[in-house]
Amino acid sequence: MRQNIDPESLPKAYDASTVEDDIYKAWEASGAFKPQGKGEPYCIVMPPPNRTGTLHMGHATMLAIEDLLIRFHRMQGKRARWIPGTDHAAIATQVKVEQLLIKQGMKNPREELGREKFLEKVVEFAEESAVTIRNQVRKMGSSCDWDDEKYTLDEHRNRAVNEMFKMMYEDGIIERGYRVVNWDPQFQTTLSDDEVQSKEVTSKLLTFTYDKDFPIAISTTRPETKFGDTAVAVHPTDKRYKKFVGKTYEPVFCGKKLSIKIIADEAVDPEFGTGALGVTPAHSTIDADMASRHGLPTIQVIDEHARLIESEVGEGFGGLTIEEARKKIQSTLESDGLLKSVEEIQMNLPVAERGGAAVEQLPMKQWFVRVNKPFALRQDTLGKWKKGEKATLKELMIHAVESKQTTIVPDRFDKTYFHWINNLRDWCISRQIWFGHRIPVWYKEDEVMVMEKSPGTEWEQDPDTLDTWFSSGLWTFSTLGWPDAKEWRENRDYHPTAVLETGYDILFFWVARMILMSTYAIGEVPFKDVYLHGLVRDEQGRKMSKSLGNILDPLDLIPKYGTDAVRLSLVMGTTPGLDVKLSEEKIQGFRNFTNKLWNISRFMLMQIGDVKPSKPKAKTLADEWILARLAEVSLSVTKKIDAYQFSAAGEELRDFTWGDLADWYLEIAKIEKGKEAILSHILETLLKLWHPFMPFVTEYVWKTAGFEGDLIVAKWPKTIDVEIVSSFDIIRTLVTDMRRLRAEQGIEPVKMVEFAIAIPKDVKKLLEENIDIVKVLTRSENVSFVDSIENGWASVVSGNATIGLNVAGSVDVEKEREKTEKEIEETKKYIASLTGKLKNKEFLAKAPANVREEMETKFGEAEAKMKALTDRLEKLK
RNA sequence: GGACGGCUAGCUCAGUUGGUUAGAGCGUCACAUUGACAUUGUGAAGGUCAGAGGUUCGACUCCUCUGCCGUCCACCA
Repeated sequence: MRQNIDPESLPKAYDASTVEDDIYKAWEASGAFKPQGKGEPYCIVMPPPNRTGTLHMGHATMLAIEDLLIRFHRMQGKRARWIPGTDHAAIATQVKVEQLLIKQGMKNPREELGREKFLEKVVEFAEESAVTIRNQVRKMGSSCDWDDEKYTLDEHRNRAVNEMFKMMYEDGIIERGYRVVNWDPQFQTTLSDDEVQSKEVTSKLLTFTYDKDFPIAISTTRPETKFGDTAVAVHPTDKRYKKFVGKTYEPVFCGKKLSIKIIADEAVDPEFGTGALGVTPAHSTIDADMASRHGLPTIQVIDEHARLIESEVGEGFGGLTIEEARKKIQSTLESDGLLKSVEEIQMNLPVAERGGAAVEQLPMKQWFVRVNKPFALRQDTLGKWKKGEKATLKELMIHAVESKQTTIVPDRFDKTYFHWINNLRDWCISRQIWFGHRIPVWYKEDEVMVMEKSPGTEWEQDPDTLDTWFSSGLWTFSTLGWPDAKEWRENRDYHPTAVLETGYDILFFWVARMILMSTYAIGEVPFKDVYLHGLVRDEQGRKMSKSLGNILDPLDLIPKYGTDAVRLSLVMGTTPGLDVKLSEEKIQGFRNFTNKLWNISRFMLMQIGDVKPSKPKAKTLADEWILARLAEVSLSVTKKIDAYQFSAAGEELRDFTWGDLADWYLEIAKIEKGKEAILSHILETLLKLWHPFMPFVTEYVWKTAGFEGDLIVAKWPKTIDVEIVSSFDIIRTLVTDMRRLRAEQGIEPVKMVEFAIAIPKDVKKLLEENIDIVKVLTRSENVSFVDSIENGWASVVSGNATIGLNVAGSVDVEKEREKTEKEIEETKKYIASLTGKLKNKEFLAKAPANVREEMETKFGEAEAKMKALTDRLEKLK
């Protein structure tokens, strides 16, 4: 679709806001976002943004990188498939809606509305969020296939969840059990270990005995739980308490008779407090572990509302809140003379990630995924286990990464991953919230059935839902049709997906669980690579948050600077796994670059006229140089993107575009004519190389120029290894020097034109005659280039000249002499260091040959330079 | 308590198997500018690569220790 626009009439500044939406629409309509052809599959499943509102900079980073990868691989002829989607985010969304409803005046929305009505509200909100998110993802230029969009809570994903639950239940790795779990009293639900965070608080550490007759004092910051103590534990080697171990006491603690066994356990630190620990199996996972080792009973004393249970505590304590109970116990102990000491200590209080309420540990009947239990594998797995052999989920998760079937970038996160897995406990997957996948389990008195639909009227479904990560764990293969046999077979070759690109903050939450689910269910890893990007922070390195008011919103920035600039600012100057500091200034810099590229293109189009078929032939040295550089850069950029070095790739491209092409070659092209084919070729290649980074401006120029088809599906440049014509770089030095000469010392360009024309043979002589002081370093006399120089710009004809010119004027002899002397000193030092090295026998013996050669070359250069400098100094005197 | 990361120019950061005068962008300063681009060009100044040891012919790069900043995990009841 040649647009036949006169390049001269194109606006001088690129205005992203007027073109991006149309370009996106055209791409989408053309079907370019769908996998095409028969190439190698390349699949990325988008980490689904939570349907809790809008996207932030983290999402923008994710989209920029994934789109870069997808476009890059699509242009290389692969069947690039990028599956978009959103996450219902269970608790997060429910909490959000609940808070909204409270803001609107409801006191207790769930009670007032009931399950069905409340869920309607949540679904409505989630739908609205999805619409917003889709638009934002589009705004970022994401080339994902919208017909392929998935939702973690849609009908198909629900089937996958149910199927997975059923399989795991049958294999005995999903189990219902009465165990100590994290309980959020505010939202009345269990939480996984990952949803619990810690907050540093000052707390009172009480040291006391249960009653007068009890022989051992214990310390605690949670006296209210002590009604549930069933043991006191000491370290096995602790001599102070050895005589008590094994005995059972029945002290009366604050009005309740306890039964306390004295046990010895390695987990006790004899140095802390009194060296004795009151064991509360119901309200501490550590104590619960200890209790199971010693066969101790569990007595729950705190209920789901974080109040003391009347029947299990001393008289007058029932129904008290934790705070109230704590105070009352302290005063009771004090008046009974049992309190030994009260100490203020710093400790970490577990709080809920959402809502921030203090998390209680309570024993409850919940569903768990057992990570340490061996089960018979359903298929050959990870090339290590055969079908029917036994393994644990932990073993699968470890082997996936250890065997490098999944590679984490950057690799230092391997360690973190292994550490996390090794300390992983069984995963509590049931949640007492309403929004999510309902647990597919039905009860009839003592009978339990796992199935999707009701087995009969007398059966009742488990009221709970599943942890949101249970469904997102299936994301790579549930989006590809699993468990539907036919659909899965059709999409099979997209799995394992190519790469999972996400923030390092959810390595555990999500990445590990995807590996768990995928290796378990289908025996292969979910993705070949994991690329972890850093978190986006403000310019001072702080987290972006509403309270700090330092949030940069992609939706504000895009209209202002253009999507391409925003994308570049998130990709450039970043390293995987390291946080990114972002400022508007940085984005502005890339907006400037977008404009530079626009003007480069505009200028090239003016030179070219109509775009030419891409068969460039170098006629001059400059042509050879720029084409060689272009080939070199193409190869290098390709390699770097393949190695996930996006920033380095972008920087190299920018340096080439700005530093080599715009500042040099295009200037030369103003003088040397007949470069249409080469310019056309360079523009075409350049647009392709930039396209994954800045899709909009490149596509816009592509169309404007009249290149065939759409850039989004154009073929990635061929990459070949080339040798650079280095003499051009030396000529660059020459020209730079001449320009400086002219600028600083007012020497007329006419003289330069004269000598330039006089080159090849007598260059040295002429220069010396026409300019006061000239030093010419010539390594080869075979010089034949430069036909004219205008206004300081050299035009170069041909040949493989290797000439270095160091030109100096003579306006201020004194100053020039000082400068030369200084330079001589520095060069002397340099030569000395090189000499030392070259005479060093050990260096000669041990250094590799290429290093030695390089040193010798440098030595030669340095000596020549030295000679030139001393010559110059001589003249200056 | 355990682990990980950062410390390189005024600022933001590169520096991929150790190779010898350490790079970029922004900022600063000087100069240029009828030119595709003032969203420009040329150049300059600016670094004991956090500190101390060690390995090596050679260390920003590898090892040990220390300091400061940050993150994660586990938590002592």
